[in-house]
Amino acid sequence: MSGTYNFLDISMGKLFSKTYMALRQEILSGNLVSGESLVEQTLADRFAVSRTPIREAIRQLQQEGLVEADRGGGLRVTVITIADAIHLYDCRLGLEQVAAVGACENATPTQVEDLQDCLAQANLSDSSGRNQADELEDRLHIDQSFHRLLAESSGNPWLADLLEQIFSKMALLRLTTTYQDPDVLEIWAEHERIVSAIEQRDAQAAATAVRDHLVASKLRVVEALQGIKSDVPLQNITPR
Amino acid sequence: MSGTYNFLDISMGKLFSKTYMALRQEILSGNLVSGESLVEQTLADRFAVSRTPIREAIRQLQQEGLVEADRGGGLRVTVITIADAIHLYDCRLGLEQVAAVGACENATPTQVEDLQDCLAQANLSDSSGRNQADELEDRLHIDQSFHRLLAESSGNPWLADLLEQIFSKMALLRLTTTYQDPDVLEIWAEHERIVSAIEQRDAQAAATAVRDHLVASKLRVVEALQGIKSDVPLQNITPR
DNA sequence: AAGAGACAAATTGTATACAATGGGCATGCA
DNA sequence: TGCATGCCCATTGTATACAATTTGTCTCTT
Repeated sequence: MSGTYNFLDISMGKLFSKTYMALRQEILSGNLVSGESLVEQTLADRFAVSRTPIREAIRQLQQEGLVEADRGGGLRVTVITIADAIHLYDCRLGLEQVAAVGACENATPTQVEDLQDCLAQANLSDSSGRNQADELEDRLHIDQSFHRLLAESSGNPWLADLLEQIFSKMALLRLTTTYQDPDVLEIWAEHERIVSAIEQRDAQAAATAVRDHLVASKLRVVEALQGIKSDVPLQNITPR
Repeated sequence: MSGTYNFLDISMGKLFSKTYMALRQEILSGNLVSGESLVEQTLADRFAVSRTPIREAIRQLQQEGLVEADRGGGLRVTVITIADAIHLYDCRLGLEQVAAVGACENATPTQVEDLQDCLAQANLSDSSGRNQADELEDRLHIDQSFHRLLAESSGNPWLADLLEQIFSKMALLRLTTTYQDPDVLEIWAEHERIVSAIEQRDAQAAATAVRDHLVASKLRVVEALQGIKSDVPLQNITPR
């Protein structure tokens, strides 16, 4: 580096922070495949920084669960299994019900609007007849936004934080499998039920709606995954 | 360091890992007070290592939530407020119900025994008429063990991980406040209800028992805290 | 006396050099 | 030929030097 700045150096943040975000993006976008081993010097060369910020970024990602220790001291992109998917859904089940209850109590009008916008966007993305892969990508993104908004609406920052950790791992899962998301219409209907309950500030209904949604969602995903192959680590299914 | 090993250097782990544990212990034991600012070089001197492992340990603790950014790039031991305590209890409420249900399905006989041992230990520590502060310390420890065991019994590693994060922050809260834990007998009765439900593999009852316990527990803590002072960051209450 | 500006000290961020560890490969022996 | 052993290289862990940033204070000006 020595004085001359990286061409990507737009924001004035610290290098390790930008490296962290860049690395995270590479993992979550699939550029770094699940199971791929991470070598500090290689990454340092790629991002044109020294190993120091790389190390800090990797440690962060490790604690976040996107990077895990390989046997032998090495590190690799986390590999998510079907069992993990089930476990993560169970965690979501617990936390998002709390989020829904919290949202009924604490969601601001703006946040309720944002949730409604999410629903509208979902309906919109349906009609636009583009590339099917793009559409899928869009839907996944909207779904994530919805659940993120729900978490934030609870007004409980720790809750949002914990859910964020779960979401990022679930995003990894989607990358390694690219299973079809069946019954998209059902998903939206379920989302609408949730928003509706929050609008009416009916905590009981909201919690139930979230529970139903996630139970159904978990079932759909597990079925889709077992349709691929059952009881086997996912990295063995789609190596690339 | 230069060859001469630290007196505490029993395990052969990496320095940053030991530094992490040592630092964590210092925070959780109250040696490093909540709100205290952390200076890398100072800590490096204290542990007789360079800044490098200190930095990694601190980052780990930061992500864990025991250390937070001060305004101005500095770092300090996290300050927990009453609002945080409530939020953390809500998170526990969601997660531990899931844990209870999971425990009913997956707890091994050994784990059930361990839970029962916890109850027994609790009754035991009551009769031993030692220093009151020591007794309190013991009870807190047993309580933590109980909930940790419950989390592990679920067989869901992510769940246990998320709960562990919450527990460490709650431990911080206890340090800064040292509120009385009222109605200890009630707590044990509630714990017994939980274990009993798990023994009988009654998921519904277990979830309810956990919910009741945590709702009551939250109420007790909040009342105890508001008895001290309400709606004010806790560091302003008991500076030391 | 109050405020702005600049200098100094403290602290964090980054790079790099060096040490230690572990795994793979080649070689030698049975 | 198969296995064991030892060396070498790849990689991570630690220390330290240096750069950048921030904070606090001192002074100078109005």
